[in-house]
Amino acid sequence: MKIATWNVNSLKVRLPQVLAWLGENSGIDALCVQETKLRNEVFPAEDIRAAGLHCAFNGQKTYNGVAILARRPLADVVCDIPGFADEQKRVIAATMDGVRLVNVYVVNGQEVGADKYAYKLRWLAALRAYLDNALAQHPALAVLGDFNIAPDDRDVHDPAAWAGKILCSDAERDAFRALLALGLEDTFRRFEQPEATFSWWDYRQAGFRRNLGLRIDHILVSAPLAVRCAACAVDKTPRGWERPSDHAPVVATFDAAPV
DNA sequence: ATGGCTTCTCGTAGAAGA
Repeated sequence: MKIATWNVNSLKVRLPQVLAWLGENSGIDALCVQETKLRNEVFPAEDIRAAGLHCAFNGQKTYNGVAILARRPLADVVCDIPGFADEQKRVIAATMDGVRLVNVYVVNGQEVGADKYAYKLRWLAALRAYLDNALAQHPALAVLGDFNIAPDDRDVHDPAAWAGKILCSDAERDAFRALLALGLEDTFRRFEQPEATFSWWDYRQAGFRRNLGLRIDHILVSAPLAVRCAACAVDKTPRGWERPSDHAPVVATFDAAPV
């Protein structure tokens, strides 16, 4: 089984790339996308179904928005963080093949100390409580998405320049570690990885060509899935395509479930 | 560098992203 996450920065613009990528990567069973920026009424569900995929989506106009595209049916779809008052559409969860998929688009935060930064930390605390409960209900649980946090300095092209800045501040990294402390593992760090592997590059300054990036898109899994995890890697290919998203997809591979 | 680039909007400039 393979699962993936990709911040597409507008599904309206990127749908052809998403379908092309899934066509070229037929082994991927479920893809979580973020920043769809589409109201549910205009979500391209028919185009996705025409490509032989199932989908579940939770969106709004202009900002945010998340969706799951899957080879097989999605069950028990839950939108948002139940009990947490939030207008912004940042979470959708569903079960495929017995695996609970939680797709998250974590708040960016804009700048350390800003109102949006306080919202980010409050939002992460609510996510932690939600995942604590979800882990109790679903032994095989994966949290995939754009976390907008570079967990440590290995995940930053220029740690000195980013020290203490948004996406890298201590409070954000503490919040990320608090998610892991629930019993989740960062699949990427289970394996040897090339140095300077990132999942996002700024559109400006030829960031991708110069590999000026951050690793902020993650796939975290519960212990029963972690022991089955065989690989995790960033696929930089679509970032090099014409008119790309600023993020690249991340893919985690799992051995079949033991019987 | 308060920059750069890309996306969105009852657009044509400003906000937001990261």
